[in-house]
Amino acid sequence: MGTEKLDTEVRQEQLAQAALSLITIQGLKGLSVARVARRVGLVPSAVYRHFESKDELLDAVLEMIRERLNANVVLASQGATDALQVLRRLVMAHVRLIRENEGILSVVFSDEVHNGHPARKALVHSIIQGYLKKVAQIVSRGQQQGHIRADADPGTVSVMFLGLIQPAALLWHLSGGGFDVTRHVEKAWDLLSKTLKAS
Amino acid sequence: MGTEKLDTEVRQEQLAQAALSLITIQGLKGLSVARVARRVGLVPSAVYRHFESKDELLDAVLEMIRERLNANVVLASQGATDALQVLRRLVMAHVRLIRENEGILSVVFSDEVHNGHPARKALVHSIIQGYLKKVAQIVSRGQQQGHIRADADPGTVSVMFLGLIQPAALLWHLSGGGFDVTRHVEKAWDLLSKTLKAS
DNA sequence: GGATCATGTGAATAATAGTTCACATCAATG
DNA sequence: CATTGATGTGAACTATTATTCACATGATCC
Repeated sequence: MGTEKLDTEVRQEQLAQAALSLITIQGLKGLSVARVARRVGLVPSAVYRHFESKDELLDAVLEMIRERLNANVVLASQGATDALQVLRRLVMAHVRLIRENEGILSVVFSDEVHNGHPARKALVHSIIQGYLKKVAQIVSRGQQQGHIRADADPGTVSVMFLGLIQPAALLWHLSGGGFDVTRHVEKAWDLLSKTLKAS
Repeated sequence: MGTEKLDTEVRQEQLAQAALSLITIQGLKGLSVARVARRVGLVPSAVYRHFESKDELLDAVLEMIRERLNANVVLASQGATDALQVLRRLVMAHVRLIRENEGILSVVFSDEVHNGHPARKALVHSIIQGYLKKVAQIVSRGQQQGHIRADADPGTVSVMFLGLIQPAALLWHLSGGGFDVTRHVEKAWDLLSKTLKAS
């Protein structure tokens, strides 16, 4: 057939992207090598020219997720003044990211991660840890600036930060889009930031 | 073989319990009819005497989860005085429940729920909605008693309540037990309850 | 104690999916 | 222009698993 031959780096990128899209649409269970292949105009066996196994493909997807999370932190920090403002911007960017890629939650909570190769579990752990660390740093900076109360543990706040979004995303997902994540996160953030504000 | 014959209600209970245990140990992906059967000393085909399908078995597991969540609410409310105290007790009971049954999170976030039969998705939605509603009622009661500030939306607080635990449970899971959920939830609750307390 | 019906068994079935392999093809290299 | 190596193809293989069915068995009711 008239299928173009592309360098393996390009294909890897394509395949990882196609995999994440597929997960977003069909869930991780719907992620099959065959479907991913078809999505980029290839035949199933061709995938194995670019990845050793399906597992390796999934790892590539995880790396994509890490990059997008980190990109959000950079974006939210640009032109930053108040740490609380940065956090607010970040929480909203996070909501957008999750909404546009429901697959992320599917992967993070999946069996493939929690009961698959220990290495993959460790990878996801490091991704989330890395993200939380950056959030905690923002909190620390806010404390040094005097915008955030000093007796709040940055680590605890960073986990609470995730907690603003996670259950809301779950409800949004379960309700088929009926739950208003943005509205919830705004209200929840208002409440939380009241506590965080230095008095 | 010398396998005892038991009434279908007993078997259903046994099988659902065995299924939840299996999910806790191996994840939802590791839940096969064969394994569940072996766990109660039966042969795979025998399961179909008590459940129409694997799907129906999963639904039975979900009902178990609902009952345990509701039991926690009753327990935490017993001998209640301050609503904030009730919520604190409930959050701790919830942590214990999740820690002892990691399978609950596996199921709630699974593809089988999110991309399976719409009816199952609706069931999970109703379970969580029901739980949140009860939490919100506790908050409302606290506002009437004057223990909780009046300008906090009970619905928002109930979702935040879940948010205290969910990401912590995820980290605990990912770290293989290294993350101290109880400690985090205590600190996070302290922070949140400062905001909630009526001034 | 014998009939009966729910419960348990073992074998067979069908579908799905990851993976392998022998072969084809195209682009770059010398 | 011929060679070579990377990329793509199609068919086959294997393993897993939910499900069905004909048959066995044991408890219960008359």
